[in-house]
Amino acid sequence: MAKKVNTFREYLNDEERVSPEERALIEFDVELIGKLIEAREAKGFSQRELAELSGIKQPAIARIESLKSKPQIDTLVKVLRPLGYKLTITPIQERPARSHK
Amino acid sequence: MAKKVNTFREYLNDEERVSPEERALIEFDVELIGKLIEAREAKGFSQRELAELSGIKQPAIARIESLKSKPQIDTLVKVLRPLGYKLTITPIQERPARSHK
DNA sequence: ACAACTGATAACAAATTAGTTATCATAAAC
DNA sequence: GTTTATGATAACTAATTTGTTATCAGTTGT
Repeated sequence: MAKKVNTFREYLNDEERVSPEERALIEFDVELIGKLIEAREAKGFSQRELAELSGIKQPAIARIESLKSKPQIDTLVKVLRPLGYKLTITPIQERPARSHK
Repeated sequence: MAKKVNTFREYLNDEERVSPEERALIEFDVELIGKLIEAREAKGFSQRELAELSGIKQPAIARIESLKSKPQIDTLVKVLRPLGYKLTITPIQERPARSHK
């Protein structure tokens, strides 16, 4: 019988449901899109206002923010621009090996 | 009669052909994808090798590197991972007002 | 109660991307 | 010269995203 999961986090950490590679991608998405949402709210923009400013329609923004679509980079760039942000390629910082006591 | 252009740069700076917004997007693409290409070559990977490592097919990588497609973010992330890079949202730094002498 | 605004979503068409397979011209290695 | 490897590309299918329009339930303010 399948394990019962109650939270998204539990679901994400269930290896039988989500492979490690998949989880890494999902976690990355959550972090990246989370930043987008925070930036929009920090500016006090509604999705409709951001749609006006970016040229990307409100339903598309809603789909992106709810992780229902994986946007194309130029779409993401257009949405980020009125928020004062851009996309950058940066090195993957190694997770510092936790020193055990 | 249409101006003759000889270089990509001339084309890009011709306001009658490329609007400022469009130019900004293109310049961004060139910079971003340029970094991807540099990273791949720095690792000494061929497109075929990177395809193996990333799970993205070689023709797709070629289309991305030649700016013939605007990849989806998860595609770009998958390609960047074996190169040791990731996508990040960063603030747009203001172009420092050039002090005139 | 009502109006106004919010994010989410349905439904469909149009556009775009990636997968797939094969091939090409070029350059390098032998 | 003949392999061998390279990036680019053609042609087609399948999958996905976005545009478009309309609407929904929930919240906030009056």
